[in-house]
Amino acid sequence: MRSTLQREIILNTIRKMHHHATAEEVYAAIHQQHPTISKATVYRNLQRFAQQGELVPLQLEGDATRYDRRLFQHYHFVCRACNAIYDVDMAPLADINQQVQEQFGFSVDQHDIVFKGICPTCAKTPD
Amino acid sequence: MRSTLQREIILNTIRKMHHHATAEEVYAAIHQQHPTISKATVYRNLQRFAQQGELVPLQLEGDATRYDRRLFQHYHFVCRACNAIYDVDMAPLADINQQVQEQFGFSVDQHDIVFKGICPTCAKTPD
DNA sequence: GTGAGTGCAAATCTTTTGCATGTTT
DNA sequence: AAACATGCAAAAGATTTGCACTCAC
Repeated sequence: MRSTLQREIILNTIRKMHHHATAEEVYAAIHQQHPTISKATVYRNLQRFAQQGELVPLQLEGDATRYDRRLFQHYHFVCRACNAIYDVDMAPLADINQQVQEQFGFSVDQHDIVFKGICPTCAKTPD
Repeated sequence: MRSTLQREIILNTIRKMHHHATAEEVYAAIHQQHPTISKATVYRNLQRFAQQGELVPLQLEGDATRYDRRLFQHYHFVCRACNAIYDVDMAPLADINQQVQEQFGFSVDQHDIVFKGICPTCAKTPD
């Protein structure tokens, strides 16, 4: 992958942002400092980084694709009330890939888990 | 929820289709027999059914929302090669909601797991 | 009769693409 | 020079919305 100024800026920007930023959010953040960088370039490169394993794409319901910059295995929690996305840093379930592989014959290399419920903040706030 | 002819047709159609149909697929299937039923009605009602718990929405990467008519808890496997979606009917992990709840303080009522890898069909076929 | 549901078309949102131009190697 | 990357604007795909009309209750 060639090194371009745009790529550097995109990666730097995403590293400064919250986890799980959308392409649109990354573009907006970049656009302030670098108004000539196009949206297409941001979209193209985020996808590219995901392919290279430098970002992990995260698709949740009714929402644009998000890019996670925490590369180690972890899970997510989505609050049904406020839609916030939290990281769930529990110990990864080490054996379930293997288990599915043996039981169903798929060659499994990964799994994602999304928990849903109500986050502490929303639990406290009577809507 | 009022009972309308359109709703009946939509539910009947989705019951005859493969699991994980998209709104577009449901619409196409309906449209042949009932060309007056509009796409908006299909979209609106699929969402509605999902809210009512009669269908489960399933959002996977780079793909339209799918609606799952298998209501009991189960997981999914997505093939990286052909993008096919398989059901994974392993025993649900009964205790991880509780575990996350205790460890992180979220009120968890559900979790989804998506496995990724290569399906048996693609494994056999040298691309 | 009233409010919920529908059909249609237009609007919105997110993402992708064609193409001419500019940059990296 | 060759291959790849960018910017722009247009296109595409999925979904939502406004509104007048219709139907279920």
